[in-house]
Amino acid sequence: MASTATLSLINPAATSPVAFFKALSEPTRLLSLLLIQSHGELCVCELMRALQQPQTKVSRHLSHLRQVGLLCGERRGQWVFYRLAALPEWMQVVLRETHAANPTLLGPAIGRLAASDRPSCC
Amino acid sequence: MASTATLSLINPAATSPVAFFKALSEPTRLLSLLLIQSHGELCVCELMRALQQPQTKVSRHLSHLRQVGLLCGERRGQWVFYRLAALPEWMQVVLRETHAANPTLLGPAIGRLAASDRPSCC
DNA sequence: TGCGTATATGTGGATATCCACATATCATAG
DNA sequence: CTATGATATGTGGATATCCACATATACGCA
Repeated sequence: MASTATLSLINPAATSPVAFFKALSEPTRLLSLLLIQSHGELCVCELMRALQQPQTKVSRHLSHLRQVGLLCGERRGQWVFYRLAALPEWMQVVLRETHAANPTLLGPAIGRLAASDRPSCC
Repeated sequence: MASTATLSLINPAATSPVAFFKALSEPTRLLSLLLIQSHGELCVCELMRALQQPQTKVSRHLSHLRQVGLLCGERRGQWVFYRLAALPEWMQVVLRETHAANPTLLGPAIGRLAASDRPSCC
């Protein structure tokens, strides 16, 4: 217990700007990142519902984001929860600005997240 | 004269966040944008020298950036000068943050720009 | 009109990306 | 141990991206 220590706090994403932007250049990935940033933590099934995308698609894009160092996932029982890795300030700024300036981008997804029956799942 | 009026001041880039990030996800395009942002205006041959990339490559990527609404080019005599289009604030913030947080990205290119014999060309 | 420089575009091929479908892994309940 | 739900991964094919090479266009000048 108390071992929920997250590695990754050291050595923030060594991701290059180009790789970072490439990660943001696909709708499922961008929306996943923004949703996770604004909710702190989300599991795959929540993202599936929020984005209305098939499981393999969501999972694969999350894998990609983890490999690039933007997300880290933690298995908790049956579920895997994803949250932002320790990103350099400027990357966080980019995500926040994108979110703030494009409310309609996330609107529907956030609505579906809120509307989802939490107790029924994760 | 005094007709240098730039269209594009109205209706800032209708570019979606995803398209914007896709534009930034390629080295030549990202560096071109950042260089142009920090220099106000650059012609193709200056970018070629700064980035040390072949003409057709630079030109094609600039075309792409213009079609996506991020750049506008103005022919002036023999040369075509590119500058940033009227971008929404958040896009400008993204570019500035990227530049500020990644000095080594642009360093060499800026050096080559400064070192280039201006009078000999554009 | 003809030349040289600057820039743009057509094209084919190599490679990367994305998706859907099938299947594997992992955890938990019975 | 078996079944079920959650998540991950293998795979082939459709499509997109990027490049190099050749070629076209535009401009200025003799």
